[in-house]
Amino acid sequence: MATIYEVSEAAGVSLATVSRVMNGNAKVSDRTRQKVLDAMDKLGYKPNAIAQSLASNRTNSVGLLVSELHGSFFGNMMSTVEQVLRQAGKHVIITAGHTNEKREKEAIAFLQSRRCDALIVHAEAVSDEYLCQLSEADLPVVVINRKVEGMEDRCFIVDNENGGFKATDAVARLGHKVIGYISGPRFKKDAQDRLDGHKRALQQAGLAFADSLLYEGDYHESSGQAGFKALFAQHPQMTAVVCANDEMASGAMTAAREAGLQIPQQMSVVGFDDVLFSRYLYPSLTTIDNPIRSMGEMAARWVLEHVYKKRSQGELRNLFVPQLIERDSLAPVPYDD
Amino acid sequence: MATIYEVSEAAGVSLATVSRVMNGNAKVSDRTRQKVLDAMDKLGYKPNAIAQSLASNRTNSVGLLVSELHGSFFGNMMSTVEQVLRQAGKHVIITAGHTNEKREKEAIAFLQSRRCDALIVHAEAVSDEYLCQLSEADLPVVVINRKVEGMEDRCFIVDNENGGFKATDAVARLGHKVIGYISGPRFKKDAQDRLDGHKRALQQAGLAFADSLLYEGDYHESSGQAGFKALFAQHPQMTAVVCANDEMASGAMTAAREAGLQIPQQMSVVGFDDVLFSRYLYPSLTTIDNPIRSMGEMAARWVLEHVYKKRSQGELRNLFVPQLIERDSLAPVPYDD
DNA sequence: TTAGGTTATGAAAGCGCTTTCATTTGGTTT
DNA sequence: AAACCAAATGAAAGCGCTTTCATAACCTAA
Repeated sequence: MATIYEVSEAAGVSLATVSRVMNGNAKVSDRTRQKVLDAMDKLGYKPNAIAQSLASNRTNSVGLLVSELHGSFFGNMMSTVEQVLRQAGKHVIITAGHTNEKREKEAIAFLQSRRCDALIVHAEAVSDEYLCQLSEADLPVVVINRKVEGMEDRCFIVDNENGGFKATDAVARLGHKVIGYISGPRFKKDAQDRLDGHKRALQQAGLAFADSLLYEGDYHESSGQAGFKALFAQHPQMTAVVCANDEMASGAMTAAREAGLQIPQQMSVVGFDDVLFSRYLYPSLTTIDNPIRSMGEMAARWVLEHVYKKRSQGELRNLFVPQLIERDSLAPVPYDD
Repeated sequence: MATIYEVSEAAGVSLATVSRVMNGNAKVSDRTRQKVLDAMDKLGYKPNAIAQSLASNRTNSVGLLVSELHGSFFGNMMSTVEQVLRQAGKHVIITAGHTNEKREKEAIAFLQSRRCDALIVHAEAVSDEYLCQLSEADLPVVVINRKVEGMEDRCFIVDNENGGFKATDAVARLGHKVIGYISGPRFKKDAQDRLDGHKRALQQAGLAFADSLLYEGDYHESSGQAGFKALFAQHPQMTAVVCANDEMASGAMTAAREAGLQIPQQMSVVGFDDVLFSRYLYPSLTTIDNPIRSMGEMAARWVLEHVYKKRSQGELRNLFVPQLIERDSLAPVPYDD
């Protein structure tokens, strides 16, 4: 593979000049430029990005930490971030943290060692302090889907409380009185926030919150199933169940059907996240959208503006308000006989 | 950020020695090693991977080209490849080609410029020749889900014909006689192969293939819906429909339901790929698994063995035979009245 | 023509490592 | 104690670029 030396020789100019035509950041006469360009493609020259990075202390790549490489949430996130950055000629290096402190730290260390110009992280296991320190060091860090004290302007989050409210509110408006709730793991902030929203909606509807109508799931389908069974066993008069994500909603739907209930006529179900398959469910799932694409876009744009000094159009927003996606899994409360 | 110079000074040894303890590829006395390690963590030293790569001409990272960053097919693929490689201490740099020749080439150029040690590609748009040339150059290339003449040993593929056969065979065994087929785009090799398998299964079952029972879709849900409508309009006696992927199967199910048909009692449906949501569908979809994880694993292991000379256990397989995943969308043909 | 000011170009010093080769150190053997 | 050999260490030359600083080339105005 040809190097800059060979190009400079073939073109009869110095290294510096070749470098200049590559980077276009300094004046080069048209004749010289042409000689260099000719030499380049005669030799099939491709700059060595590694060497460029070493010399310039710029890699033009930003690190992206996600929890998993699969799943529609992360798929959308990666997809959006990559799209925005590549349009600006920047590249993305993706790593997975698997919601595990050690692996998240390793992944970040890797990105650091690759000298990324910035980091976009969806970290669930490392502490706020760790993220703060990181961003106080040389390396700009932005955070998706998590609010970290002290770096609020670099956090892009969804208003989970509001989403939780909207989900339950939609159900309450249809007249439901006995509403089950299957939450995510309580130690997760988003699960807690969604639950808070649920409680606020209940209150507004004049309904009391009851512990026995709450089941703590783990965001996986099976716990939706288990949750529904548990709740329905205790409250056979329950007519609706609100789930803190779509996977659990799917599980709840399965369990409801197994209990011989018609959805939505006898049992209304709401999810959260609007993952891809929620519209494939039968009946298609009414849910709360999770504006992950918008968050990804903002994170990427923050990096472009602050790290690469490229101005983009439109304001940067940090907080996203999720919307209710109305589909077919909700119905008015059945008349009591 | 501390450099190797500072470490060497703090430890009172030469650069070379520090380098040796980092790489563990040469003997260093225990006392010296300890001094170096102490110095390293006193300074919080992290090696600069860029500089290492430049000097050693090894990046310890392999490039992965996928068509999209979202979707369960690619999610599983990325996930598996990353897992296998990271266990060996190698890293993955992921890029997206968007099934577009220009972008696939750009993505590959990027990976080349980052000096990846090898490439794992799922390329749909570039030509066989291009891939061949690439792999004949300095850079080892392996291919997933595509057979490229001249580099068969580096291609990891699924037997689509066999899968297509199994799907239709499962339906035919249940006594169905009028079987619709919604294919993928004919210009795609995999779509063609699946269709060939379908035809073979028909033939084996003593059924004639009819053009009017074939609808060419585009692998998206909407074309499954459109396809079903078109086929059913022409063949109201149709009792089963085989779809070349799960998305289209989902569309077909929706259309069938809209036509007032019960699935599977009045209409059997089969998909292909076993994407995540196929088990969330109602009824859950009988389908053909697409062993993408196995292919990803093999591709990664090929790289480990041939590029990094790490022997792994078990044979490398190039061809994967997909299996029928039996769920609830198939039923015996209803009795004629 | 010449001084003064631009603009284009080149020389060379890094960037932070790896790796080769030479040298030193230390342990054995006689 | 001398001679030898293996093991441990260091010096220094890259790896392929960028970037600073100095110089050369060219223009313009006087």
